[in-house]
Amino acid sequence: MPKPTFFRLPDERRDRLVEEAILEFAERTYAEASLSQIAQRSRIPKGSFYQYFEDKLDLYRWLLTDEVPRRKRAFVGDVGRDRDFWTRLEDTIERGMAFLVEHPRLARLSAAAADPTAIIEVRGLHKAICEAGIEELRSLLEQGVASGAFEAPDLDVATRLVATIIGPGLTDVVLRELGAELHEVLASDSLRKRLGPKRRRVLAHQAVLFIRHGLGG
Amino acid sequence: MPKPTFFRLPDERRDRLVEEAILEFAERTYAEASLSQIAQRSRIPKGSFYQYFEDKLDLYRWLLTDEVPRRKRAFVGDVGRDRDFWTRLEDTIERGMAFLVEHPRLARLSAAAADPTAIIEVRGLHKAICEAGIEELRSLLEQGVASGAFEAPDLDVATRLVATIIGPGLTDVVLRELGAELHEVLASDSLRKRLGPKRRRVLAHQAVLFIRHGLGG
DNA sequence: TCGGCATGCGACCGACCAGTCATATGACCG
DNA sequence: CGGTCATATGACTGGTCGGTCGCATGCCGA
Repeated sequence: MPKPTFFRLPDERRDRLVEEAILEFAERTYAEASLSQIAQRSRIPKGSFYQYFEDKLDLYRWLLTDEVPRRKRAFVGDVGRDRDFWTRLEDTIERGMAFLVEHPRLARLSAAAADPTAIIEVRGLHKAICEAGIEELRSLLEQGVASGAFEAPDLDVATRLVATIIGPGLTDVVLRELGAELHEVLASDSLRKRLGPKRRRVLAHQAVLFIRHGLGG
Repeated sequence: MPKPTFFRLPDERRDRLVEEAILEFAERTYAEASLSQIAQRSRIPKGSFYQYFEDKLDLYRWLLTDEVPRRKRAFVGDVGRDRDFWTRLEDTIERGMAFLVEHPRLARLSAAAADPTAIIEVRGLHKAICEAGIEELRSLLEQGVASGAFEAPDLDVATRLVATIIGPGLTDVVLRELGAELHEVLASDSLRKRLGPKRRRVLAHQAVLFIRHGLGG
């Protein structure tokens, strides 16, 4: 958690630091990311940085568990609880793609929880985030079963397979759709024009069809 | 590519270096991995290492494009071409799980191509390996379509979704099945006892059912 | 006006890294 | 024997890193 001083900072200064940190951690792995770079680019002396955060991990953890999820929720909004299960799944997927296209760097950080690393604290952090995501998806799927949308002999296995489809799988598909590398996308602020709402709906629908009926549908 | 000197090395010395390199690159990201560690653990002076390889990347590339695939092919063997498409897919998946269980470190290196990194040369290498894998899977799926096993409106999208299922998705499922973290698995030489051929067949079958019929099957 | 406290700051520290280089070794040849 | 060539070796270089420390600054209430 950031130190109290951080929250007392002038907005402009704090924002500069946060944006540069998001940029750095989106473009590089935790291990590759450099505090010195973040400090330099946000024009905040390293000594000052340590007035705001305990250390590199403290900043990274705050971004992954607080700042990024907050912004993601704000963007994605609530997927209506009143709808049919398959529609909700499709909405979830469409919103996920929208987030990726409109806020690529936040989306990348959001996905960073799947990154491998030898640093044990980071691994623990990543694992906790992954498990939370799995749990959320699992509860959605449980409601799907309850509503009779489908049956699953092993909901754990099903959850994990669906999770990889709507996570890395769809990211892969979207990047191919955009005809761009992840790092090109990260450098761009918005790819609205190249993957608008209509096309996203089509892709989301295809994905749901695949999850629902597989290849043989 | 390794320098000629490398191939003239006494087997024992060469093997020691290769094994320690595989261990290091399996447990750590390319950026995290340390040549100094590899050298120290394989009791080969750093100066000598540079007689065998151009640099760190040269070693990593050789492992990922030559040594590991060679060992993987040797282990996995050929999946019979004469069989039914769905059977071949199931075999492919079962062999993949077997490889993961019997040679966790090689399997991890094999999957490292999906790791993100800011190092441009490594990104190029990883991308090339990923594309080759996608291409291979795509040609399998093409045969599936040709044989009438299924239809796919967009084979590119289908290929990528199937790839993430049988890649990260199944790894995830297997780890859960083993009740272990990836790093615990890497430390173990063989998990034969905890995920034998019979159980692997069951899981592979489930996975194929999911790919074939989705959740709604 | 003064003193104290939160904050700003950048030079600095020790650790580690990838990669180099000068020197040493020893097998083979004339 | 002397000479050459492939190879072995580890101290060393230059650089980056995360993190610290001691001093400077400026706002506060008294």
